[in-house]
Amino acid sequence: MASIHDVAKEAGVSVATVSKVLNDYPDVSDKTRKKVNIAIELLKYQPNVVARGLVKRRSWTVGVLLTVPFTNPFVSELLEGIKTALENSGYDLVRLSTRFDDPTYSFIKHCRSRNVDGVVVFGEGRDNKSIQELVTAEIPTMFIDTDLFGKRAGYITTDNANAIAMSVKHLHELGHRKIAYISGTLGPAVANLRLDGYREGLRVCDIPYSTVYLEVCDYSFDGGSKAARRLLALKDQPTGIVCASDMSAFGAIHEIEKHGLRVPEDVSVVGFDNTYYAEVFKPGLTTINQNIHSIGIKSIEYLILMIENPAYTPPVITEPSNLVIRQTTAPANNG
Amino acid sequence: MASIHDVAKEAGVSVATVSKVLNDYPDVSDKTRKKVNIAIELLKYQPNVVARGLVKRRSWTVGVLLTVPFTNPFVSELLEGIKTALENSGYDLVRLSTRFDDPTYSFIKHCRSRNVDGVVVFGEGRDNKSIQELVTAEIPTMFIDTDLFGKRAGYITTDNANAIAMSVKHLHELGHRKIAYISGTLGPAVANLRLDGYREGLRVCDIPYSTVYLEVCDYSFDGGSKAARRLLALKDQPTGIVCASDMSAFGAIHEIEKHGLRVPEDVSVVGFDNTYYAEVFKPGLTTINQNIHSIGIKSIEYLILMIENPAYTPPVITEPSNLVIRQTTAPANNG
DNA sequence: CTGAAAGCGCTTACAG
DNA sequence: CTGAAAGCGCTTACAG
Repeated sequence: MASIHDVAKEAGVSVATVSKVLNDYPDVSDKTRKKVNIAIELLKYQPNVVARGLVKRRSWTVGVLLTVPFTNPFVSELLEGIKTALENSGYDLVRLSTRFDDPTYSFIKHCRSRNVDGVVVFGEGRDNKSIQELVTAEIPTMFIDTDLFGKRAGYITTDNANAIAMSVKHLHELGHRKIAYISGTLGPAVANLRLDGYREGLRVCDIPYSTVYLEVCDYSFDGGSKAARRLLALKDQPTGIVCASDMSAFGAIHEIEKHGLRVPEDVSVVGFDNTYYAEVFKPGLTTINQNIHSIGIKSIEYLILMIENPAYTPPVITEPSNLVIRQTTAPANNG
Repeated sequence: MASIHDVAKEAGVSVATVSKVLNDYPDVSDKTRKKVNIAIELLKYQPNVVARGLVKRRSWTVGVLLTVPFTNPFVSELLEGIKTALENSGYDLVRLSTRFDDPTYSFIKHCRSRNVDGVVVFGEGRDNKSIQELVTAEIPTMFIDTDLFGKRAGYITTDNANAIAMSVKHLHELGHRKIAYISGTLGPAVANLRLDGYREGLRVCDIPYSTVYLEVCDYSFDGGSKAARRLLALKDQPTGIVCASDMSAFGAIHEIEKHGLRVPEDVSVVGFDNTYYAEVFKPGLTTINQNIHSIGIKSIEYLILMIENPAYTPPVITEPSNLVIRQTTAPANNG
């Protein structure tokens, strides 16, 4: 690999001059600039970002803290958005190999050691100590779905509450009055906000809230299936079920059909996420579409703004969502 | 951030000595070692990998060339394996933001500029020029599913041919004789090998090969669906269909049911991939399980071996697969 | 056993 | 407009 010294020698100038050409300094004569560029071309020279980073105390690298499995469809789409935003930014993505099981491991030290310019965090609870340190250390950070922010840390999430309220209203408009909710595990902001949305939706529709129609599971197919089983066992079965994920909705549908009922004729079901399969499988799942791709893109765009402008105020963003109506919701069967 | 100089000053020794402690050199007295370690502790010092990398011409970083969408389920699982293997290796993963649309872009230069120690490639055709350069440049590389290898480049893939042959034999054992194959787009090694496997399977089962029963699509739900429609339009409908992906199998099943036929009573269907949904959805899909996770792990393990031992001969690996029998295959309806 | 010095590949005041 | 020198945070012969 040719270094800046090789280029300097080839062009017959100093390395300082080569550096100036590389960095588009104006105080270089056209003649010299040309000589240098020819040498660069000739030697197929490419500046070493690592060396440059050492002196600039930058790395043109964005770290990602992601312990959630890559197989999680939300993660996949998020990464797709992140990738898109990164593509022409000059930054590369580094997945930090974290070791939270090792008590001596420090995520911040890791970031500093790698010189990452900023970090995107998804799927860590706000109780994760490393995460807290991140905001006090004032390393540029974008939190996705983790309700944390600070002087150098922004927060972006979906309008969870509003989304679920929309689903409830949709069922209400179809004549449903017995509307159940299969929540995800409560605790994380995302789950709590969605539950709020369920209650708010009912309130707006003048339907009393009852915990009888509230089930909690882990967002999975099996979880949704079991939750639906319990709901169907009620003497007063719900006619509509709102779910906190597409997977739990798929599980619920499976269970409903196992009980000899039909979706949507007997029971309507609404999902959450609008994953690929919601569209592809039949019947198409009525569900909330989160702009995950957009969340991924924005998290990077804002992160880069923060990185490149120390005075930039980190954003707190609630990304809108929308209800995609397909074939799993229909007018209520009986009043 | 404390630097090695701060530690040296704090401990009252030279930076050279601190460096020796850091790198476990034996020629340091216990007393000095202790002083240094205390200073490190005190200052919460963490060596800067980037600076170290500059002198060692290493980065403890593995680059990944991945232009296939993250939403591709194969990619997700692959990354999960890669992540697992990386977790305690001391290496971090860098996704290089490639720009193949830019004619001046060079993937190798990018790798060199970032100082990555090795790279994992998935989803690029062997005709990609950047890829070819990679093997001639002798940068440690593991190719996944791309049939390329060299002095410093290994290749790992699933036993594609054998896998499809297994599916054919499975159907044959169930009494099927009219066995169709819905292939993925031909050209890439993976698709070609699977087609070879179909023909080999038929041969072993003494069933004549006919292009009438061969359909080609793009691995998608829609593609599988359309391919199945054409097969069902034949006067001599197949009773068993082998597919090159789970998604095309799902599409085929959907089409079969739309024709008023039942799976598996009327037509048996076999998928390929054993994605999450193959297990979760009902009826469970009989399919080929690829050890994608294992492929991800091995690609990293071998890559690191290659990186850390210049004499290591890059491996060419065919990872075994296995048939997972669920509910979409059954004895043939009629002889 | 310890440390001064050179060097990895860059950038940036600063002097000329 | 150009270049010598110092420095980013490390490592590694080498001398003592």
